[in-house]
Amino acid sequence: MAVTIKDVAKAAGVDPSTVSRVIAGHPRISGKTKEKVLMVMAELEYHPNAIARSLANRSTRTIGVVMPSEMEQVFVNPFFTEVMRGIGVSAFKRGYYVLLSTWGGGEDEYKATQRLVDEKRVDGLILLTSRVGDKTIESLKKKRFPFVVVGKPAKMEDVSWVDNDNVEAGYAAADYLARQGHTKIGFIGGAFSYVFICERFKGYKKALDANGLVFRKEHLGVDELLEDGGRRAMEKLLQASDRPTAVVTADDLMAFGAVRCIKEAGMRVPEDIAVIGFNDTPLARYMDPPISSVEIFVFDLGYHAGEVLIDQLEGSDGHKKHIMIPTRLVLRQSSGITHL
Amino acid sequence: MAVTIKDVAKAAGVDPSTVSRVIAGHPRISGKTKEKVLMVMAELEYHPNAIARSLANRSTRTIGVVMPSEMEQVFVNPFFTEVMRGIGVSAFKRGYYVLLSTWGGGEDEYKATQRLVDEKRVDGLILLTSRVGDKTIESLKKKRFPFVVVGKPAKMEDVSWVDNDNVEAGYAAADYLARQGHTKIGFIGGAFSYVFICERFKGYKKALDANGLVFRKEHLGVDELLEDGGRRAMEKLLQASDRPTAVVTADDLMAFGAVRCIKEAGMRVPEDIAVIGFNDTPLARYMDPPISSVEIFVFDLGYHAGEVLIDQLEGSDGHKKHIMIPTRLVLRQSSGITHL
DNA sequence: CAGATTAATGCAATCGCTTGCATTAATCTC
DNA sequence: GAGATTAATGCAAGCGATTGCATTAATCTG
Repeated sequence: MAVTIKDVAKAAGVDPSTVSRVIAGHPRISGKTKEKVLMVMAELEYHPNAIARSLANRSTRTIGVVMPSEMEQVFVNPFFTEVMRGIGVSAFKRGYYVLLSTWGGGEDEYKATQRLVDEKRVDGLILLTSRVGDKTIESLKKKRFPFVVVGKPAKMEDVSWVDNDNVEAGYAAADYLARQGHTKIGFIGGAFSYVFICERFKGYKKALDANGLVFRKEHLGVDELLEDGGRRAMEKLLQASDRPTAVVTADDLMAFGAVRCIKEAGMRVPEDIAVIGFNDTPLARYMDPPISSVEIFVFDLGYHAGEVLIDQLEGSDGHKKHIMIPTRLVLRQSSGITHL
Repeated sequence: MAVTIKDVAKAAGVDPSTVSRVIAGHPRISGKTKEKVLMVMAELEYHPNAIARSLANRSTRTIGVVMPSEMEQVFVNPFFTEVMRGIGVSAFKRGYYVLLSTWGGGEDEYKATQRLVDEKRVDGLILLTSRVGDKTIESLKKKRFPFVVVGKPAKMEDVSWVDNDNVEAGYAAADYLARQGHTKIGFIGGAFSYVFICERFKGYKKALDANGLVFRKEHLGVDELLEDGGRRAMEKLLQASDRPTAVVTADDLMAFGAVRCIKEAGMRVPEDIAVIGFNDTPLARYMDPPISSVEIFVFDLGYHAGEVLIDQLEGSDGHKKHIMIPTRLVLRQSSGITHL
């Protein structure tokens, strides 16, 4: 049996409560006993039992993350690792742990989350996969359970979230193309039920405005957020009466598809049509031509989500925080000649 | 305050212990009370407090995974996500959770692991980053704490592990090249302190033997497990008196570097030198030419690690299990024409 | 120096659940 | 139908910490 607080107390000739106070750094403890207790603790290699502490404290110092058991394509590989790493680092810095729960089989994400909350396994949650009209969010709000959403949810006002500055990013991409002289710039994206798609599109449109260009419906392609979707969407744009000379695609995979489509149509990237993707997937730099892309800082997304949540857990201030992580346009050949 | 077992007991007119037994599915409970208690539980939306249970049970139903805060390159992105997903799914299936702990700052992996164990936060551990002469493993063994290693550790007999069949994989790659008619096959890999490098090399050598070829030291290149390392190693091989016409590289990144080097030297892949990589990185298919690679099933690695650990936690049988996950050679252009 | 503060520690209840043992009620057995 | 089994439940003591309150010892104060 492992050594408990009682063993330490006995060995040090004090009461367990005294040991507990020493651990907690309680002020009213004499230097002498404190030293003695610390000695004994070290000697016996005592480590407080986290479970017992949690029970007494009503706090687990653990934050929960729910991960889908089947990875959808949207929830792409490197993304997950990097957010987790970000969350992990911020949690570690503040002395927290991360509990990962999976769902699948008969259980959905909502239930998996509830379980974590109802069983009191975690002090707070970070949500990675929020969608429009998410009932998980509604339920957590009702229970007044602390949580932070990565990726701005649809109803956002009274919820803490951390997100990329997607509007700004969409703006930057389209604006760059406009400044290169393009006047017909298309946009290719996934379903507008994804908040990030809406926002990237919004930024794109804003950039058109700012550059005195008009948005044309035939220059908008919506399809699956995959390579094939990008190809199909591009096919559609090519059939436009006045086809664009540049496109912003809301995802790198779609950009790859678009490039393939353009090449198959006998045209060249960027000479005939310039392309800018999104997320700066590792693949982007290796494509032919290398794809320009908006880099998003996924690690920071996770890191700040952790920070915000823990602040919320520890601080008293109840109002919700919103954090925007800036993005960075990485220029490669697909968007045309760059002149540094 | 949340509803506790006492509330349920009171509402159902029984003792808390009875409620507890109902939950545990204890046999000696009359059908009537059982039903009654279950009703009340549902009505009050009672969920047993996991922490309190853990304390009473001495079991957290949680398995720990320690993740480095700075990703080294070896510990590549998609790998992590996939193992975690595998671990998550097996844990979920058996009603377990996964606790993720990070280290960094002043703390090393060893300490982070100890903390998890000493504080009794987890019932068992899965180790992802074992190295030769790992003191974490030694310590866990001494404490008789249940754990499973992903990737065969150096001292392997009395430890449970799950690993790719790296010998077989190295064999398959080299054997394929030999059967294509190559007689001078090189090997490029990272430091031999990585067990998986040793094994892939061992398999490679076995294949040479089996095909009546001799291994030549100048055909072995050891360097950093990165693209640059691959390039440098390849440069060295090109200077060999009798340079190879094919190489097996123990990692895709190195393969990329090798290909680049070959092209820069004015030769073609696979016509002048055929290349096979390892891990089937998503990038591999997009390279020019697309790289043949040995696919490893990372999800399964994680999944089986979880299974083995949980078996160990629940079963009585104390002996260690070893599981080999088969690999698959994915042929693309870099290894020469394939004739299906 | 007696009474009042204050500092340092111990006592015991509590967190929510589990479980061995005791108790009572129900069912056998001859 | 009385004593022996057995089934169903309650009692109370943990699990390993924390913490409000009580207590004792030490230090002030005038």
